[in-house]
Amino acid sequence: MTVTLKEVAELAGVSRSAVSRTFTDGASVSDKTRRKVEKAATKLGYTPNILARGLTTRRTKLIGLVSNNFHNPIFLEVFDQFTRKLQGVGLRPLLVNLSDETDPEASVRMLRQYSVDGVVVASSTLPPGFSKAFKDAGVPVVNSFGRYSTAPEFHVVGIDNVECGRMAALEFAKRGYKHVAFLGGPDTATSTQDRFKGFSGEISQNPDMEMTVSYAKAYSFEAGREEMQRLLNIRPLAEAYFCGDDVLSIGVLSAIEDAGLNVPGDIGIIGLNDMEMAGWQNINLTTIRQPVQQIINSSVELIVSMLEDPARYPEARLFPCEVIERGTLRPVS
Amino acid sequence: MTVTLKEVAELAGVSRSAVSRTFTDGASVSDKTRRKVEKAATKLGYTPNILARGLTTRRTKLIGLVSNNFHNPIFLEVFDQFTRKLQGVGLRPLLVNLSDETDPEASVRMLRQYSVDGVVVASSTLPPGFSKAFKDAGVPVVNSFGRYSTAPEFHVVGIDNVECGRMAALEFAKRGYKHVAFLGGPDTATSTQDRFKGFSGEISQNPDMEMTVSYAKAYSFEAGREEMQRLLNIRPLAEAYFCGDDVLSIGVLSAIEDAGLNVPGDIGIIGLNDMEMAGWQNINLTTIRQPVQQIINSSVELIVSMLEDPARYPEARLFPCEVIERGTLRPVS
DNA sequence: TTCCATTTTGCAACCGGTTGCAAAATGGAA
DNA sequence: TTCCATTTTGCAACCGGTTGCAAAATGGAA
Repeated sequence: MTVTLKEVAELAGVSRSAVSRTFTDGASVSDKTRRKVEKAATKLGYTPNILARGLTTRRTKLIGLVSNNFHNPIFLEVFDQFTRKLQGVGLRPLLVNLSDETDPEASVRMLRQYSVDGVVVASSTLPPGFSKAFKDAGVPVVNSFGRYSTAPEFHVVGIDNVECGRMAALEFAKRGYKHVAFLGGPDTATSTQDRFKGFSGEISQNPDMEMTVSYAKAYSFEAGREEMQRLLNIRPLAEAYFCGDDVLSIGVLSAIEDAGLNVPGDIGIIGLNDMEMAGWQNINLTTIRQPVQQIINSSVELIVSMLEDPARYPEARLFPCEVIERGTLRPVS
Repeated sequence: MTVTLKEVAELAGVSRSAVSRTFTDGASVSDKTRRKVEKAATKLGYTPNILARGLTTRRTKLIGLVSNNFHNPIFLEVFDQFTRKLQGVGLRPLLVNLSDETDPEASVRMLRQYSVDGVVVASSTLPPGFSKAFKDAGVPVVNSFGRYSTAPEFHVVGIDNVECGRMAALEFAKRGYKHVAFLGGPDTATSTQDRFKGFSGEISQNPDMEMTVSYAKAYSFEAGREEMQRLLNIRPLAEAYFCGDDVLSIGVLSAIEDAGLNVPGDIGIIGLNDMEMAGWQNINLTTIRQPVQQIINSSVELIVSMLEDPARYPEARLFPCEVIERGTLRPVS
């Protein structure tokens, strides 16, 4: 069925080594035998078995792409970018959906069984111990969208969530909002915690501003809507809400709309991510843009460099965010 | 670094075969040696290398998950379900993003290099020749969300798009719409063609109904919005539109809203898919539900059965759709 | 033509597993 | 205890590749 090295060697009248060598870069083969081999190979439709090769080279070109965010639309963009970039450098993503199992050990074991060359953990909600487990197992790992640390134990690529919180606060101050609110994602997520830290820190600098705080159960439409519905029953209402992320913001917007209130007239909203939907004209969400593409480019770059140097010193790479002004905050006065 | 069979055998004081046998189901090992092996294995943290095993067993448990729909939110649900179900039966998805390369041969070659056990082609827009290429290469393939055929050359699991078109038409008739429109996805997609066939066929049965037809450039928000903006400049307007899918419908809704018209008061809309967003309260789209979960369950079931019997006779599995009534069509009078 | 440095080649062992087969071990029955 | 059918075990070959090493081939220079 599937044609092997041996058959090509026989047809070309050379040794198996010769065939192997014409298919490995930089190996020593004369033009003459290379031509013979190539001719035989194309005739038989031969293509080397990467997994068999991997047995001796210890390179499978397989990268574990691990995530638990299969419900947030931004992750479709993330998967799109990751698969493209990885394919672009000849790597293949083995997708792992962590929504079911929470045991990091099981994933580590599984991915080692497949001798992946490296792992990308793409999540802002997984505990840091998760990426650590790969590192401890000797598997190159980069944690994308993870928490920044000044002494990272493994590679982290993402944004400075503390700074993002600060940006939201400054944006509110600039527009003269006095009573503002932090409406975070789940308070167990490090991203939520960091954003809160930056936000509250900045607000507390401002003696004439006050802040209320609450958390939605997830980074999701339903959770945002639910939490906002609850908040709408409590007076006084805040003038502006910094929401956990865009999809949560959209849930919040829908609750506000149902309550007959107007955005940005009655209430201001700022999200985070700038996913595609945020720009849809019927949503038109003012938000803080997370540079997904740069984060992913950089993550792939890092994982590639770790293939060459697995002991590469862990690094935290942070990308700046920017406010994308659309229609859910009142103008700067 | 990574511990192998041999080391376990040495520690346990048995042959390599014995170790291998304790890790393969149904192999003949006495309880005594099994215990010895297991003890040694856990002590060393041994776990068999699936890829090395695959060399002789010809089973890698790798499944190519091939798609080109990385921009339609419904596919996040699709990827979520597929990865879960595959993991559930011990298979691992190797994700292939076809957005860049269009050459089926390249993908076939690549996936054969990784000796995948099978391939799921998840797309309603890829040409049928694509799945065929895998079949011809001897790789078990199922085409999910593909076009139904009475004489399928490979396994197809999906919906009857002709019937869906008919359902939309009947729904319009039931609600007394007279001038209706088909606003399809790209007219090169077989799904679009089939839906048109069913829709127009049913409308033509109804002498007092008339129909206009147009196509958006893609199954996307922007394409739907753009096409609707164009249509809004042409009089007379249709009373109700059957849109290519949900995300396209949302674009259409946003164009209508911008034009100051009301849904369902001025214009009725019905979509297709029933993706999560369709149920969001600020969208509340009446749509035809495609049973994604059943389609995926069935696809995984089929691929599993093909692993046992690769020559399994090709089958087309169709799942019924149903209208989900929300707020974008006027009530039945 | 001879010599020698350099390039190319094939052999054989290896990567980490599985498996058919023959030999060894086991465990009742007589 | 002996015998024999059944179960368990290890050897050795294999899956489809790569690679170090020594031998063979090549190709100038003298």
